[in-house]
Amino acid sequence: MEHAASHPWEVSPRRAAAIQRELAGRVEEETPPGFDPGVVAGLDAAFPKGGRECVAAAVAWDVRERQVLEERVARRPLTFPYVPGLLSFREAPAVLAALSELNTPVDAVLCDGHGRAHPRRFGLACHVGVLTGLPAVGCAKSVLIGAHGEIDPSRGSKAPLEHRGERVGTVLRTRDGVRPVFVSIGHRVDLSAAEALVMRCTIGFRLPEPVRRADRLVSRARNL
DNA sequence: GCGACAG
DNA sequence: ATCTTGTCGC
Repeated sequence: MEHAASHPWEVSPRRAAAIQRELAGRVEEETPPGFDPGVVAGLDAAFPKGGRECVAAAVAWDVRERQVLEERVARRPLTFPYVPGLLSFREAPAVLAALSELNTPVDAVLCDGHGRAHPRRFGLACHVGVLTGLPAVGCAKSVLIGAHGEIDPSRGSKAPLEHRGERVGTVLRTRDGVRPVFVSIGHRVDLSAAEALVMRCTIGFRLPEPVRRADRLVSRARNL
């Protein structure tokens, strides 16, 4: 086994950015041969008032049967402030804990946030992917960096998300007439596979079901 | 210097 | 993300 990626979480914003630049080189943008995820873990986090902890949820979703297989919630103390571009240092500890508590083997993870569509090309989805070694996809609800053209109002319409001359993701309409989501590579998937996974997991709402379920679960757990 | 800024 | 009531639209 190679050097397992591991690093401290209680660091300065400056150090955190340095860690991201180092780990960005470990992101793999190739899809494994025969990649066809049957079980996807949706991940999300929330913050109980008081600002002392982060609550995260991991929901194992059966893509073909369209049903929840398992749900887990984990809590971790907040040790990092919210700084655009450094979101993973705030949420990843709890998110990784919830994910590790799933007994159901997952083929990929779907994160509520960006992957490569990040200033240092290492958003939350990349961080979770590199540290777990699992294929990971970023699905954010708004832009962090980059620009894009307009897209048709029908489900499936899409446009490239570009930043500094690079293709960093795809703006994807998951529902007719509803604001699009921003998909990007997290780890071990190419952009096409990332887009396909988001579409396959999106049923009747804007967000892919695994993430939507994790969102709902974590919101409920937040007030307890 | 000004504006933007995942969750 | 979180704080919050009613309200416009399908």
